[in-house]
Amino acid sequence: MYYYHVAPSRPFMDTLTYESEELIPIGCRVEIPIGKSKGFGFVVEQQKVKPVDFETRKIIKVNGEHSFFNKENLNFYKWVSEYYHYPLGETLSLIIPSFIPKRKKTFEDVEKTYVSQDDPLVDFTEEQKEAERIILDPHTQNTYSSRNLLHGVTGSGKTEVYIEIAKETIKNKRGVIIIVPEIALTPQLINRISAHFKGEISVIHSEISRAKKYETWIKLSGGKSLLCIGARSAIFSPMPDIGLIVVDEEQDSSYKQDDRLRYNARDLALVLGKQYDARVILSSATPSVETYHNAKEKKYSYVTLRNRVRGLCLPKTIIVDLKKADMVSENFSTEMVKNIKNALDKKEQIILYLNRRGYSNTIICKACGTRVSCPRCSITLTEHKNKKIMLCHYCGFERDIPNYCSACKSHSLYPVGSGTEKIYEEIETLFPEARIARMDSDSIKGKKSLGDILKKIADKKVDIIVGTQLLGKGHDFPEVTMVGIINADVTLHLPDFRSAEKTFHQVMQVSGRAGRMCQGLVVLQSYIPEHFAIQNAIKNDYDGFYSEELTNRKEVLYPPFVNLVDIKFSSNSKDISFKSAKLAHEAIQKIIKAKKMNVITLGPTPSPIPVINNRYRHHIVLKGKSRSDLNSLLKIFNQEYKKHKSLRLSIDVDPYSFI
DNA sequence: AGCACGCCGACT
DNA sequence: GTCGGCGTGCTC
Repeated sequence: MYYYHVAPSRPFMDTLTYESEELIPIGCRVEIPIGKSKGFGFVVEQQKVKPVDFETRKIIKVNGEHSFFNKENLNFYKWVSEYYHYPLGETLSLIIPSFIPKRKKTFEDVEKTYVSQDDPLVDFTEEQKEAERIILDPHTQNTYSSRNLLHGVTGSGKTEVYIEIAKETIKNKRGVIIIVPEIALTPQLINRISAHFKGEISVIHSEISRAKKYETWIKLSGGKSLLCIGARSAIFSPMPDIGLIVVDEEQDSSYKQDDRLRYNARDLALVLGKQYDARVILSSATPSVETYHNAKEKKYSYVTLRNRVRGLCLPKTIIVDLKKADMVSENFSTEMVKNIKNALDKKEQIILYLNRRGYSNTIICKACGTRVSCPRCSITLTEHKNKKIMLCHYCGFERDIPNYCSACKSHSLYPVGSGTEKIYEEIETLFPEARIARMDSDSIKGKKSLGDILKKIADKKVDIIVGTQLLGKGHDFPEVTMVGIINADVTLHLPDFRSAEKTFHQVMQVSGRAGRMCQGLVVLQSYIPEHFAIQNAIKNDYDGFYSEELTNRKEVLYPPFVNLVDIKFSSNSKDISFKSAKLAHEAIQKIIKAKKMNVITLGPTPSPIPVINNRYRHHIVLKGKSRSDLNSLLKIFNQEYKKHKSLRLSIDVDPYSFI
């Protein structure tokens, strides 16, 4: 008889021990009895001796014929589970494909990834050669693994540099993982990369079909594919050996998963690199404050590409102060309109950027001041005029657009806070002859539509592109010469310590879209153009922004000077949510005192949006210099804290959103 | 997460 | 008396 530690897909931190006459490898999915019911779990350890403290029950059956991970992979998954305080069994069932095809399939005939014989010759600049040399040189590297920040402006050829290093890695028969912020960016990366490689190139992200995901996973774990490309979840790729991990646009917040297992794939890349003694390349045109700080502290080697490959130059910028500007319409200044007209006359393409979806933020009654809000959340409803609805961006609640005020019955309702739909409407009125396309998450629902819009733009069937931050993410618009930033302040007022950084990144990124030609122009509208995030972005001064932001972070104690944890509580009873948070806070204080930990607590306070989907929300923020203190604090807390049945508790380590 | 156990109020 | 409310604790 064999005994197995199984991590069940249930919310408990410990594994359970079962018996079986079969020999089952680690990483197999098994069906098990749990209490009165049945469940699934993964085999994580084998044991020969019969446990003495309890009777073991029999494993019902092994699910499928393949193991999903080996011991080495498991070590990483265990680390993830412990660091993010998410149960191992649940962690595994989120990471690993849950669908197992009935039909048996062998993967013996699969061709292993290798560097293509007819590999195109890459014409490297001196700068790119130097970057490659630094990253590959063992003497410039840290002891256990090599961590690199590859910092280079858009168009400086970062991708070519890491493709070369990927080729080196694959020649040495070691695995490569490349992650990008958006699923939509994987096809273009595959296009660029596939000329260099033959054999299996694996793709992992949430839109891959379940059968395909299973197939990919088994190929990767069998060592049949050495190259894995994808979104954040590709970091869990079960390769037997890993030699290189690339995180493209490392500053992007979509590397952070914001529910259940709240991991950050950028941070995990560094952990994984250390475990496998693999190279890690964090690539960015505008690195995050944390990453840049680590590079400055010599924790990563800093590799920079200052010049654009095709000798392109930076755009000229015109700033419009909305406090005193002449306006042609609600959102367009005279200056903005003049320059749009100019570009249109020259038959050039224009991007108009505003980081807000929908038509308006909400509708307000001019008679009594009542705003249209969500009945389930403490937030206003966003007007989506095209779909003729008011929509809650948090719980999805929908209603019709009202024609009178629910409070005072007045008919004087006005939209406030413009979104991309409103910009579209205004620009249509101002330039009725122009061909306009909208590009935001509402207009590109469905797999094909993004490609369709991009093709239209490439074929010059569009003059003006109106869009949100999607525009800034990696897509090339070679014909665009002018970028209009309608309101740079949208992200600046969010209750978030990263709001200045987000604004800086966005202005830098979207401005970069105008820089493809030498006559590039950016017109930026703002109510606070003197703000350092905006000033440094238009001056293209990364260091200027970084040093000022770092001073602010130090003053108010935020990363990189402390590590954060956000503990989120929610319940359909306001009382239970608050009291639970208060009790939890007391328990945490007690642990901090007893263990003499260097941890500060803030709260409990209502969350920035106090009610979502009829659930009341509170949170506690922890700040600590030592990661291990925070980690052991949370471990003790998790074991001791008895939560109320109706309470939902979520621990967010290194949070990006406090909502 | 389920599911059972058990301790208290209220009701044919 | 006993039915059922839900708070508590366990699952190999």
